[in-house]
Amino acid sequence: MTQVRVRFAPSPTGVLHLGGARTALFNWLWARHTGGKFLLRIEDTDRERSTEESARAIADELRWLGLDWDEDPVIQSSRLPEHIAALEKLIQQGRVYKCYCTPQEREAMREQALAEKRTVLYDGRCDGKPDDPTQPFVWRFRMPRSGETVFDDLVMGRVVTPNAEIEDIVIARSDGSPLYNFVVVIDDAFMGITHVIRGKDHLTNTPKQIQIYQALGLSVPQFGHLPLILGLSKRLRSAGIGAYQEQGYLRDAVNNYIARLGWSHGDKEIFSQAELVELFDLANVNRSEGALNLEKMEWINQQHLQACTKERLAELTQPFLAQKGVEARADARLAAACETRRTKCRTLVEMADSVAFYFVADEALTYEEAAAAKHLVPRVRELLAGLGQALSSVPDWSEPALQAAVSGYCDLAGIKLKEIAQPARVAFTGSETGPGLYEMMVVLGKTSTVARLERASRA
RNA sequence: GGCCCCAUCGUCUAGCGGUCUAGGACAUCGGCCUUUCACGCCGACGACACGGGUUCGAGUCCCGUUGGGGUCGCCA
Repeated sequence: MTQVRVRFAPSPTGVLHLGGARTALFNWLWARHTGGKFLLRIEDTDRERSTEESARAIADELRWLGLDWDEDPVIQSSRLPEHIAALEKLIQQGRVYKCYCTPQEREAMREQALAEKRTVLYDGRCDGKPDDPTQPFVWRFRMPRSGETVFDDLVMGRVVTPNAEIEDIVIARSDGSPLYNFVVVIDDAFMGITHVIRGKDHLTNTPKQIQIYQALGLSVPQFGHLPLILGLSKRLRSAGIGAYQEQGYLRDAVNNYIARLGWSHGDKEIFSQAELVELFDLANVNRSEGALNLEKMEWINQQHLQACTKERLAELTQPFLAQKGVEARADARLAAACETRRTKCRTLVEMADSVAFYFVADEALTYEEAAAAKHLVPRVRELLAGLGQALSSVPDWSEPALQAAVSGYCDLAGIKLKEIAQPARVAFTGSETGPGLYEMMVVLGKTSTVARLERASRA
């Protein structure tokens, strides 16, 4: 069997949204799984809407997802000479004809078809008309009038379309510029694409394209049409992958989630990128469309967060801290800080929020009003002062030693741990929630621990 | 409206004729753990859209109905 060659072919008219990312991912996975090539083609033949900025943004987002391509991207607009040559071949073969119909004529055809409850199709009235050099025209590709076009879709199964339902499509505008359904065929053939994996919105284009492949004498690739993602609100629909990155999602989590939407491997939910490559198979892609569930995506992100080493966690969290204006290096201390919060966070934004308290100056820590009012009451403040003193003489600043020191202090003061645990937490974090007491003190260090207790005692 | 595709818990899904009184995950609701919040663990709730066939036997195959989606551009 020849090597698999697949492509992702976005039009550079915006950012890479979730649906496009999933199409790219499935192509990439199929290439990596089979040892094939994953290629990129920028479909910028719509000059009105395409921008280089968008092409760059999409490339950046693909890179962030780890979906690397194997050859230089093909810029579709640069292939115009080849497209024109192919058109000329079809002209010579007599496979295309000039259509002089006006928009009004086409609209009238459409309305009549609707009124008669027929398929809206161009009726071929210009086929065979004599040339009229005074009128503008478009080139139409003549489809077979009978028979059917059949292909076995890798995802949808056998798709049969009666040829009478396939319209004679316009393949070149009146200015001579070629159109999508035509150039996509030429370029896929040129790039040696073996499997066209794309959104299901292209399903009805496929028989048209197959007819063009055949007319041009090109070998027809295999097709796989992915069900679309439902339930995307307008906001979600326009959100690019960059938005998920900013919200603190991990690249592997995003890939895991969108892969799992429409594809599965038994009951397995969490996949690393490597596992995805190993286990992905087009045969296990669902035919039915799925809806987005952000809560599950957060959960998956959390699972991936759990799987990170603490050093990696520190690296990932550091930029999010910087964005909050918290100065912290991705060093062992940040790693230790993240470790105390890892099970609590679903995103890196949450992680940054929840470890920030470690890195503010002791005197600059702000207390949540309700927490301070509830816990930093006069009697408790005395206890905190005493605890601070007791801890200042702990020689071995480790969790077991701290645990012993705290419970020793509780015995001495005749109180239960419960009575002082929450107040101490408020003293350390400014809030009622936070890491375990002893692990937190270890990361905070003796100086800050004592200073924060002392400060809380006089708050 | 024509054509095409799809149809299992609220959501993502397992299921590829008998092992299904339908399994897992998210969410929800209980409980355990516990110095907080979580994590983890245990449990509850909850689905084969409907109607006909085929078959000894159907969530699994066929047909119809209903519902959802796509498409019908001198966009891609």
